[in-house]
Amino acid sequence: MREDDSNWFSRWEEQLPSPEELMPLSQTLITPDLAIAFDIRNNINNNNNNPLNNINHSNPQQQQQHHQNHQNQQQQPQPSSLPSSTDFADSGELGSGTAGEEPARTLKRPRLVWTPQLHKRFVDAVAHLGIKNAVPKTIMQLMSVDGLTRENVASHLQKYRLYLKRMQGISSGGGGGSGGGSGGGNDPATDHLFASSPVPPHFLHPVARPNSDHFMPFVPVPAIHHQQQMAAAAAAQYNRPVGHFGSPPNGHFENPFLSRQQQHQQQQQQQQQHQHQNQHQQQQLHRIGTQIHHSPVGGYVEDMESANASGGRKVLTLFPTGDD
DNA sequence: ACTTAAATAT
DNA sequence: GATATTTAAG
Repeated sequence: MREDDSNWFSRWEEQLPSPEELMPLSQTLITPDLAIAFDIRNNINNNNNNPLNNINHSNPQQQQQHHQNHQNQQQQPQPSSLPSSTDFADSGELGSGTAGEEPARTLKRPRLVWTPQLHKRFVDAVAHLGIKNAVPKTIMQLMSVDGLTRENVASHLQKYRLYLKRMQGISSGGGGGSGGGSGGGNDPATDHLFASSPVPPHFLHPVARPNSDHFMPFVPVPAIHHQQQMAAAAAAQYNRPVGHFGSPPNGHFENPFLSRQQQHQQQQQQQQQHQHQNQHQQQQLHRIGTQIHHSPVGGYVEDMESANASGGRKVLTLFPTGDD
């Protein structure tokens, strides 16, 4: 026994497989399917299919495209060219994935881009809820934007609070103190998005009266009934990225972001109890504008697409999954 | 489930 | 390099 031990110990190396026999490190030990199923990605930033709703993918089609030139309509508004609704037509493969792989079951959703419209809705939601109740979950629900997650909202809320804080500081000025701040003045430069929609007054100064501030024009957008068309269309193909941002800080764009339409009204909402001021609710779909930002230059475009089709994980538009 | 902080992508 | 968004941690 002892002999053996010393022997194998001295020769242990001989039994090792040769480098050629080893599986390359670069090769994944996980099959693509598994990877997909478990949401494992080799590269965190590429390959995102557009599984869900309306979010864009950053660079889904080809990794080689380092310079993603906007193929079809870019930021340049071309009235005569294409209506925003018909644009998703020519791109060959839709977001089904990288090179036609498995359906996106559980994929990481593409980065959400907060467009002015989206932010607007966000602000409205917060305004209606009141800062007190304005927590990610409720905000998200109120926004009713398909594809929007709680974390998306939470994250944005965080930033927004910071923004408000800064605003307060400079606006009020007095007080106390903390002067610090980066430079006086609210240079929208850093707050492009936030500047795009007016900050409700009561945001800055806490109102003494708790619930009398919810009288703003918020349109819940109950829903539409004909989104089947769009869903189908989207299902067929969706992908229109891009845009840029540097647009006028004050300019309000009317953009389509999709708000989720619940056909069966709200069954889970609890905060909408007092929301009886529905004016004329237009039956228009709002789509979340999500685009990828590649181009450093300004200009932004929003695209519309929906993805509650196959592969999408959440389809609330047509088929209430009951999760919300 | 909310907030805050760090990581990462753009 | 800075910023926007995501991911992790308290």
